[in-house]
Amino acid sequence: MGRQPCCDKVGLKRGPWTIEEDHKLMNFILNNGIHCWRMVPKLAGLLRCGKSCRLRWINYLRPDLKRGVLSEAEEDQIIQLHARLGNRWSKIASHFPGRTDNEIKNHWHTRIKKRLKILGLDPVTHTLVEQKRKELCGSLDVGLWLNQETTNSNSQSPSLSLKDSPNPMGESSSMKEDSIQKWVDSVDSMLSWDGFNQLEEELLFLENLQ
DNA sequence: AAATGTCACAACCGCAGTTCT
DNA sequence: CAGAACTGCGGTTGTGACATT
Repeated sequence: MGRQPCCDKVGLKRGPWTIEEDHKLMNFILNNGIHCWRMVPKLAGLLRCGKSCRLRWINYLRPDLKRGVLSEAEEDQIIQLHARLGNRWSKIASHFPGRTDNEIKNHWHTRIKKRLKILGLDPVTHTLVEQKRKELCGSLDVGLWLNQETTNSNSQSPSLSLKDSPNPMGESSSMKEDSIQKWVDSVDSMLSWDGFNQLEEELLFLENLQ
């Protein structure tokens, strides 16, 4: 019943492909096309399993492959797609003709994840991590304080902490903290790569509310 | 110059969904 | 319809190249 096994794995070669193996596989597929991966290694004279041949062809030998490093624009697009699709690398790769899912997956793990971490974003959820959230709260305090400084023409020395700072607007510090927390939460819920670039606009929006 | 650490990428493994007998 | 094989996908590992100590 059923079909024959894909490969018995006995006597099959593993590890990196040699140039001769590449030539054999490429010549066979270019001359015959792909009908059944299980038969490919036998007919091409390779001691590999069909799965290995398929992977080698898709990730390395395909003539339409686009080699070379991904551009920053491509990286940004990957981040946006990842925020939408998650780890569905093949879906993400389908937006980049000539790129493979393996290539994009590798690039994500080696470069983009680091880039996001540096910016204080969680690579999985694409939201701000706690430390960055605190940093931004701190910078927001400075922004609010400087704004107050300009509106009141007051020459007091600025304070970096909202809790410790005077309150010239007559608003309780807990209320202000609450509004900041709401802002941070709203950023968390909407933040994507684009969203991070909109932080300045969010700050202006908050300032206008006062 | 040697040892060690880090990075980038190719390849393998296991699983799930699909196809075939 | 059941069960086995096939295919494709995502996670993980292995390894060579390069950088740092």
